[in-house]
Amino acid sequence: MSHRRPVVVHKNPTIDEALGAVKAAISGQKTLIVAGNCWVDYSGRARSTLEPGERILIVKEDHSVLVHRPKGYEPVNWQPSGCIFHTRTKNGTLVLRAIRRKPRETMTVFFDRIYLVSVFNLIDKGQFSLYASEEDMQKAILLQPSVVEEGLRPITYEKKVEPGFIDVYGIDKDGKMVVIEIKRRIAGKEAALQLAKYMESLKSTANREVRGILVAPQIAKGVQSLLVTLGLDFRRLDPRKCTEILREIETKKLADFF
Amino acid sequence: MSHRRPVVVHKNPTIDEALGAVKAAISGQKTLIVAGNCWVDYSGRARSTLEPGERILIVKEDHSVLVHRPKGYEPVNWQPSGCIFHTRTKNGTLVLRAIRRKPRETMTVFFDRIYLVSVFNLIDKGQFSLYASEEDMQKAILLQPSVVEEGLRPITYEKKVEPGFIDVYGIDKDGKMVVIEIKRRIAGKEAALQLAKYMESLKSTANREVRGILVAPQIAKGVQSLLVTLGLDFRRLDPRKCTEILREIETKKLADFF
DNA sequence: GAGTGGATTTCGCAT
DNA sequence: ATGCGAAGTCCACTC
Repeated sequence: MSHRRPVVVHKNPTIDEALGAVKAAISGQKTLIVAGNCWVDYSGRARSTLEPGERILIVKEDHSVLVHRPKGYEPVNWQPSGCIFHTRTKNGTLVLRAIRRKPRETMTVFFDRIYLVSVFNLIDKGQFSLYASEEDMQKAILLQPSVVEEGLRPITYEKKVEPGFIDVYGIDKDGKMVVIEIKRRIAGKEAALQLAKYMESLKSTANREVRGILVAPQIAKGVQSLLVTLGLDFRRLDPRKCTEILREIETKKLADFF
Repeated sequence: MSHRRPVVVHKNPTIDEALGAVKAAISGQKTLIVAGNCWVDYSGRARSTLEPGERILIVKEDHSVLVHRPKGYEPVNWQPSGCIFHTRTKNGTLVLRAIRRKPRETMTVFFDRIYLVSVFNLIDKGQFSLYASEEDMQKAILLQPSVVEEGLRPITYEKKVEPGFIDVYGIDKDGKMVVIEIKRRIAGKEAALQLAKYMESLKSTANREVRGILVAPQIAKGVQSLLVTLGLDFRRLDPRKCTEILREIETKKLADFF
């Protein structure tokens, strides 16, 4: 039985050697890493140039491309998945052009010195799970409305009104209409203004009083007075608390099932 | 004279070999790439888990970290620059923990198989230049206001009013006050609403009539009617056209100088 | 240190 | 295909 070869490495290859490896990696849908001295042009929605320097180029199997400088979390140049590639050598430089359609964008990388070309055949079926998103907060509020206030009864969520979508919409313990705007981070003035818009829209449509509640882990400095002006309530809620609630409910469900 | 060594490669290293290289790379502020089978936990503003699979880990010299799956433009897990690292082996796995302060966030990567460790000493002084940003559009309008309309005279830019900052503020050929909102992409309803806010704010402050002009390459589908409702003008302007204008002006400046 | 807005944002979901 | 809003958004800039 043949052994799987998850990696091929070319150290300090010639430009032609590198070209062969790059072409093979791209056509074979492998993950490619090239390290060396390069410069980059990009043209599409905007335009950019990057002067020569030593960087890491990554081409993934879905044909997304990244150029990473030795500093910074973000790539300096990139293309999203689905690119079409043209690779060639010219005057002793390796030229890699990644073209995206829709929108039409072109990124061209020129390497004149290459320290390393590695090609990987990576198998990755592992699942990624993220907790404490705004969606988790919404779920927690719908399943356990008392985290917002006692007596709250949600009616719908993602309700469409003119300016957009209301996160949660319901009735409070006194039968008043309630609009809830959820933020998973510190809520700024824009959150308050957005909520006010929804309230006005509902008020004019339903023609009766509406309460607005901003639910977030915190509100920004000047927003307290804005809330008062707009007649909005604020309810502090930690997104991580929401994942706990969801987990508890899930556990209870399982317990009830058995 | 000793030759510079921009790259060190360990192919299919033992876990202990890998640990040594990783520690050396991190403490020496090098760029590190590790390819292998790993799983990842993250906890901080949110929380996430990533099940085992084959991925690429990158630690940069500024101590930012990226975990890249074989697909997708974005890293599945990451930490921004300035992290503090703890690396060790446990039960035959390499454990790398990257901790960020402010906000406190922890990402932990576990490798049980490692195909490649490479360490790079990259030198990158090249400058990156981006053209056709919103800032370029603003500059072009300020330097050549006729791209918006004949007779426009800009007074200030980034003018502070209550709801935020007005991109450009000036006087039109009839002496009317003009507020300009710039978008480098298709302008949606939010751009129109924002502009309307600025207009209202100025109107109430200055106590005279104000025109609002939305400048963008295009407006979204339903926004035309919203513009009419709010009494706003729209002026089509391509960001790339703006970089051309800036280039022309720059050229003319040079010509005038000599 | 916090707030505000832009980004070649990307991505996903709903229309 | 288009529109709309979230994101562990990050980042730069201002106050």
